[in-house]
Amino acid sequence: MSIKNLISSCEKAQIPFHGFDYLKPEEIGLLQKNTRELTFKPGEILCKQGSLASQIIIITKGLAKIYFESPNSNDLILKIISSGTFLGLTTLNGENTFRFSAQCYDQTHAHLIDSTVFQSLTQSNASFASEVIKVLNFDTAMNFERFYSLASKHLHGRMADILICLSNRIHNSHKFRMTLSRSDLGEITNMSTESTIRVLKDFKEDKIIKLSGKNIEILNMDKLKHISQIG
Amino acid sequence: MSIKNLISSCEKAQIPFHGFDYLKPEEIGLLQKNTRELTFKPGEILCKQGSLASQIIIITKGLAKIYFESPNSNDLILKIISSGTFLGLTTLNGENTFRFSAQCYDQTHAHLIDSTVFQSLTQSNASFASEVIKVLNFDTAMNFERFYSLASKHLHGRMADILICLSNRIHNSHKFRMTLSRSDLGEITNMSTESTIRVLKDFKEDKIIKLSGKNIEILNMDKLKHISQIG
DNA sequence: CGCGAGCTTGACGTTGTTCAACTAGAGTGG
DNA sequence: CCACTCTAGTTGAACAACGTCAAGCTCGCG
Repeated sequence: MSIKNLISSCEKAQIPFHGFDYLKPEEIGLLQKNTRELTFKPGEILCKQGSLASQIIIITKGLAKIYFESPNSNDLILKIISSGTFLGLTTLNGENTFRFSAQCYDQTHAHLIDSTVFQSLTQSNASFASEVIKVLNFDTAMNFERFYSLASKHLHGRMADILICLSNRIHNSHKFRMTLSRSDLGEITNMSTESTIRVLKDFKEDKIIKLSGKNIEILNMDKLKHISQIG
Repeated sequence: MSIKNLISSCEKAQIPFHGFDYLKPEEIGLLQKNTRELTFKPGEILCKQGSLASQIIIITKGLAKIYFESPNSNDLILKIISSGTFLGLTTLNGENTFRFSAQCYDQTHAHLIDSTVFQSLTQSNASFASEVIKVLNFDTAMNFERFYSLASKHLHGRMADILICLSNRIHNSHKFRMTLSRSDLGEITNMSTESTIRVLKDFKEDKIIKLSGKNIEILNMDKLKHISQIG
């Protein structure tokens, strides 16, 4: 795998990761030797909560969910991720166990970097480490947004949030084909499948979205953003 | 202010911060010149959402809340913080605006470090940066726990969580004096004041806690943890 | 043509909020 | 020392939000 390849794949990140730009030639060599490129099929597990995090995973294509597994109640989806996302950064320098699981919705391409190597880079190259801090901070901010959405907003506000996210952050278009089932959507917005359907129906009747099977089009983004704001 | 002072104050952190141990003498000098020690009164604002984050704040004593302000609905408390907590790390290397506010419950002591200086240390000293990454990752894990609690659990589970947190993480005792009002508690657990009171009453009737005015004692921690788990 | 998974709908129960009223204790001023 | 007020705490009843359950529907596929 070429380092160029990895660098360009990271530019599609929610926030671009420029850490690789600061590596010295020998560090790049080390990285190349310890990086693998893999493809995951829909439904496959990228990482499993509780397992040893021996690799940093960088998604370069596809769609997946990060979620908390709980023995007593439903899983909670922490985040929907796509191209450019780093998985496992939170296991650096501390407890090296994944605190969440990740599963693919779509076929997903990923680069896997040996976490010991990645960690050694953060400990020897301050510029690299600074870029990692940048990504972590961006993630934290996004987590807080989602936290706020799920904890404080009602059904319609939460659904508006996820539709806006899918449109802006994942598909980059007001019109897209949903790979997610109603039940998936419900899991993401932390509501029952039935509620998911009822809310989508409301949005449809209010001419905010257009639904035809799996295809969805956002007709009135302003109204959707308003609903997101009032909760 | 002595650097010794700062180091020892950070050992009480939820996770100890060892970054200062890795600084060279001239870096310590730089830090000393750019650190101030302040005391905040109850109710005072430590940092304000939207304002420029020109300083990293390290709490050395006291109790405060970090919260999201929303124009349209209630504030959402992201975290309760006490001695050892870093505030403003999430503004490093990226957007330097506070994405949340923090307000004191108690009298609170804090060290304020110029964030430009702090940031320059992360960019020049990889060991220091690595320790910052460690703290950020620990924070993220804690955020997820709370995220899960608020998004998925019912009233009783959420109250159990916060009581366990106050007991274990803040007061280090099963018996403590609450500085928080019922309404504060409700804000933290994201429920109405009335619900707060009803849940506490239930716990009291089930002999899980003992309440006398502001003093609270956890009588049956096992049962409380069980309630936390089943949600 | 029939089967099954995902989708949809309505009825009903649970959870938690809101509102309004009431209580207790802590100042405060005469 | 006693009303007077103010705030935090408490209680019950009405109401809204949402999940659950059960039934029916649709569409692709063998």
